[in-house]
Amino acid sequence: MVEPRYQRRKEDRPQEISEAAFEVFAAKGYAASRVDEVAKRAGVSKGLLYLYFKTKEELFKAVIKSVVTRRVDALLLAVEETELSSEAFMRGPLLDFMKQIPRSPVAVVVRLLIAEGQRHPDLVDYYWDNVVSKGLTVIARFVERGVERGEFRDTAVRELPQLVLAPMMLSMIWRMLFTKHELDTDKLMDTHIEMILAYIKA
Amino acid sequence: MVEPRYQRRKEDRPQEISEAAFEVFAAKGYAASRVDEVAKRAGVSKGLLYLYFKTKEELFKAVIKSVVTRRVDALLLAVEETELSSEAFMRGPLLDFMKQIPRSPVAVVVRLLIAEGQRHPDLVDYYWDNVVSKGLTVIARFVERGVERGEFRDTAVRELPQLVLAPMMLSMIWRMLFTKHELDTDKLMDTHIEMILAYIKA
DNA sequence: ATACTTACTGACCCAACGGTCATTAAGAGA
DNA sequence: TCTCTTAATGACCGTTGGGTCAGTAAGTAT
Repeated sequence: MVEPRYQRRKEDRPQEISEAAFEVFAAKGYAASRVDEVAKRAGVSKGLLYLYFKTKEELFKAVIKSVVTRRVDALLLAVEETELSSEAFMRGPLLDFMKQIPRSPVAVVVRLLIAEGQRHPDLVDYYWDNVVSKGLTVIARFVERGVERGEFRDTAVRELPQLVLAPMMLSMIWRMLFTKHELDTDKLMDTHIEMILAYIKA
Repeated sequence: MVEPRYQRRKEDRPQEISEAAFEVFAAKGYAASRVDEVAKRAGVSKGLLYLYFKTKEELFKAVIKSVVTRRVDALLLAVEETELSSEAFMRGPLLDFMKQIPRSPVAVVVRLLIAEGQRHPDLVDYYWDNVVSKGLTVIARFVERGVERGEFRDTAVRELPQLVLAPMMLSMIWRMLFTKHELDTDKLMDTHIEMILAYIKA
């Protein structure tokens, strides 16, 4: 009985290669990653990789997009469908969301974008359209609804949803760089939400 | 009269090369920057560059350090020497500082660190020791002083100075990535300081 | 003037890497 | 079982770019 040298698995290859690429890019950044290494980690020859992805750059873009696309719309739905009060929603689902993101692959994507964004403006656009813009809109709409319901005062937070997310960004950066100096990012965000609520509550 | 082909300026070269390198690294990131281009921009041959810097990596480190070292201690002094009330200091010098940083070369350094930090842990350590750690200590001490004077309540902000700086971080990232979608970062920080003060004022 | 030191140049080296393609063999269909 | 399609391989190629070093000439000392 002869072990076959490889199997043909046309369906699974792109996904497998993309996942391997994510790991390598995450560890080394785009420029320092080697296509050979991606192929090796995917258990595939370099030639095959180039059968599914035209260039290294296209592979990079595909990776970013696949990570982003998978996990965006959960929160967006939650806001629209929740029956919680605005305050309870902020303390609950929104806060949880903010705590999760810095630990998720999204953080890696953000790092890659910061590093390579200047050279891949179309990627930044994509990320803007599919993540940032959506997220900000949702938060803005959520705050507006609070105002309409008389739960919140009409403050600058209404037009600056970034205020809500700022400590999430800081936590992401912190975890990327200063792992050895630990920071209680959960408490950071707890306190921040507390502070915002105290500021905007009617 | 013969124009000399070059001048010997042993004293100035390292500085000039380092400045050129900063520009190139800022524009392209470390990996995508070419030593030849740095040399060209510094008006110098590649060989000379290698006379002053052993490797590209050493050049990178020297650049980061020179940018950082130059502009750190101003704020630190200001806190110790100010005669303003804690609230006035936050609304004044501290707020100004936070508004300036995202527009300064420090922002570039942060981007380079985020991009390359994993591969240069000693650089991250250096940045931690000389910038982040100092900055946080100063803010923490400042808040503590406010508490001691009875101007501030004793809140979590005391042990989480990151709370104060979070919107500054977000503004830095924003300016790096989303230049085309403008954000009023000054207003962002104004509002944030407003919010913190409302939260911690006695 | 002359001899000497050394800052500076730029042609060169070679390993590494992105990308190609002739060849192989897995697996489906008849 | 034979044929045919095409997924997959891996040796190979051209270029790029970090790093070197023999040679040159700017400046200095005598």
